[in-house]
Amino acid sequence: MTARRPTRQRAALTEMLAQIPEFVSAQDLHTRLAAAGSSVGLATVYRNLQALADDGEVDVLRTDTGEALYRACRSATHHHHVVCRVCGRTVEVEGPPGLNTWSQRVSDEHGFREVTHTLEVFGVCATHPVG
Amino acid sequence: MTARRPTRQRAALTEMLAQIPEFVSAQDLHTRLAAAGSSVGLATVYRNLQALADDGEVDVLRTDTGEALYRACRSATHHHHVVCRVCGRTVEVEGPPGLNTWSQRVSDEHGFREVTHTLEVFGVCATHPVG
DNA sequence: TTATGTGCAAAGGGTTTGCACTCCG
DNA sequence: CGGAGTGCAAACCCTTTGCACATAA
Repeated sequence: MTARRPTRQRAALTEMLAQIPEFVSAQDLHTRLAAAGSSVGLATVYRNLQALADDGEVDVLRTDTGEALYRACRSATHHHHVVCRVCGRTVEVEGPPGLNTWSQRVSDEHGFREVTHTLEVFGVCATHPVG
Repeated sequence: MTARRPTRQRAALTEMLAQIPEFVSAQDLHTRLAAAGSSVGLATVYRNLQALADDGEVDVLRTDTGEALYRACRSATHHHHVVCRVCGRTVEVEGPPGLNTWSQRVSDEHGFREVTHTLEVFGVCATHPVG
């Protein structure tokens, strides 16, 4: 475990992150910080987000375009998300019953160990008009 | 549905793809094609892979670094993967029962439409010694 | 002929890195 | 003071796009 040193930037970043309910991109976070008057270099945002992710203090999510989204962890328990692909609004949901059992079983069947899984749902939320 | 026209490049690409058991990146595919003497422009590789993905003829997968990996579909039905995080070896598996129903339900409950989902399992396959 | 496909090179977007500077300890 | 942290800009990487040329129908 690396000893992190407290800085204004890190504080601003984690504070901001704590106030944002949805997943946001690094760029987005950078913009919000600037708007809030506590400007932080973009590189620093990336570096800190990465550090926080390494320490398990933020959730990381990849959109289907490969962009990374971050959010301060809400619940400690394992959960999944329904993500709006237009605005990024995210709802936390429980996985389908038997998901863990299933992933364990299919892994066992093929000799895989140290198993994890990712399950995300993408859609368009109600605030957007039907195209 | 767009009518695709048969070309040497497309043929070379799908043929190559059919011979590769694992997921490969577009760049990798481009290199292999060149090595095999049937060079295809990188942009063309990307365009064709995208077209094939749209038509559901190849599986697309995002690594945790955001890179897209492609592989010729083995089975026509919707399926998921168990991916070795050491060597990339992949096994195709059926999703847990009720997955579609579940994703539809949780999306409906929160007003999301045009729903898709991603579910991948990551582990370490049997060919690697226990760490 | 003509719309679709291709190649090249340039542009794009997200992310990382080199380097000098700052600031905590 | 010494080293972790920061800012800036350039570099990177994967991917997309503009445009002129080639090609299947």
